[in-house]
Amino acid sequence: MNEISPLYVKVKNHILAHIQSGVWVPGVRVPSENELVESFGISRMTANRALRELTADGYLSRVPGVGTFVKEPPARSSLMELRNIAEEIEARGHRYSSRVVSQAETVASAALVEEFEWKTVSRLYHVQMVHEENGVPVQLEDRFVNPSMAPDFMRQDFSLKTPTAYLLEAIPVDELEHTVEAAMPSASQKDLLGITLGEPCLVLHRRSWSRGQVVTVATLTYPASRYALYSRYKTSPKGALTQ
Amino acid sequence: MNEISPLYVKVKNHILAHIQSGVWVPGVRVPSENELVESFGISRMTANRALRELTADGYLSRVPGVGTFVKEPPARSSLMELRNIAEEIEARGHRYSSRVVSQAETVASAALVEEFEWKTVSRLYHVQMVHEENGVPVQLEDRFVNPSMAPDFMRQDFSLKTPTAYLLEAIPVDELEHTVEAAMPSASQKDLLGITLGEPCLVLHRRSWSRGQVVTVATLTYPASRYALYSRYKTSPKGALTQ
DNA sequence: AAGAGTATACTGTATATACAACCTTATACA
DNA sequence: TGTATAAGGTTGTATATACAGTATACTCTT
Repeated sequence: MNEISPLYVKVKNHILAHIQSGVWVPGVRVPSENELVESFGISRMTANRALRELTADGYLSRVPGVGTFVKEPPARSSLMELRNIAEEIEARGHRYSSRVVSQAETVASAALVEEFEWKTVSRLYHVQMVHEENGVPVQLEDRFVNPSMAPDFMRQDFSLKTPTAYLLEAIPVDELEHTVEAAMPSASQKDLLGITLGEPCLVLHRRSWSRGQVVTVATLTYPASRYALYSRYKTSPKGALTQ
Repeated sequence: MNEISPLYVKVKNHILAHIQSGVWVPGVRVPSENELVESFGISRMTANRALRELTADGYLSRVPGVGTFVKEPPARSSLMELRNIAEEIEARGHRYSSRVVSQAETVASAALVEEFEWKTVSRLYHVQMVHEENGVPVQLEDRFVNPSMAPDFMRQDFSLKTPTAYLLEAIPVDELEHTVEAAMPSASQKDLLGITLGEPCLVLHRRSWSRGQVVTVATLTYPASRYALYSRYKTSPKGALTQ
């Protein structure tokens, strides 16, 4: 909700907010270009750009001569949904515990500025913690958070509620990016996870967006011997069978 | 190159053709909006739309005051989709090659019978091959196929068409299962991929179903240094924006 | 009552124009 | 020589206008 954002972005956010809050459900007709022209006091080309880009992003579908409508979201399962590891472990009937290694405000490095897609940037919230299943470390979480998107992030106690759980509640995520690679852990990662020297790790790098802005960048490191990522889903119909 | 396609689409196709044919390599500057205006005899807004959409699709990157440039394609593969690695590599403007290590009919082991969910079983088709990008091995494919689902599988020449491409054409897949883990390669895997001793690998295990029957079980091994799996998508709507 | 024609609303595309912000380069000046 | 300024090219945004194509609703005619 930046004051200096372009007009077409304001229109996009206005429509997105109605969709994400559930006010406009799938199938509902959204304002036509001319109606947006009147209500926002903009030109038709600006309204057209907003609707056209939301259509390209899959939020809307347009029919010439009829109107623009909220699109039905397809059954989407993912290799990796945004799930809370604490619930995941407890769903297996195991004991979840965690240890916060560090929680501080930091200065963004050049690489992080790049990842956060910022022009001018200063601070970032940073949390590093270890998640354990039955007392054994299974995930090392290294997370940076955009302060302007989650101003209260640093006041949380992450031994009670994981950063994922907090962010899921606080901010509606509308886009996700995942990169998965294999890597040998660094010395400090090896120590924090309590693994032996030659053991490889699965590294899941995740970025999430809300309303076009990067909310958080997380690097999740799993010891290969203790974790694998799993997904199963139907391609054609609805029901997603992610487990 | 349809005659009746809109102007901005023609401009997009013109630029895409230069990128995909390798005439314009990553980093090269593409024509500015004003240059496109002159060479195509169009208005600047039309040129702007073409360049803006190609940028949104990840093909270009733009710098105000400087110009528009061909973007470096990331060496990563989609997690969600069933994609043909040959097309994937060629889409990056690189050279695809492959080597079939073995192609034979085998007797199913107990573990494979389990994976194929069979009660009574005898034979399986088996293919092992190496996929290369610019002559460097990037994926080791180890695939078993249900003969009753793809009876002509063994008569294919997989140096011409990958097993994935053949199966995609021959059989409609309606369910997918993925498991991703990190592992150290075996000695033979290490040799086939041409990697050094301590290098970990990303192992993607995939099963696909058609009409309730397992079609194929594939184990895809990627050297950690040469490949990462990637996915990006909107959470509420739309098909995956994977590239 | 049925069909044809018309009016209207909506999207899709294209142009011309304008201004702002940004970057590079050349020029003038101290 | 170093610095400030100006000029020009580049992208980003916004407007006003125009015309074409499509779907729906209405009216008139038969």
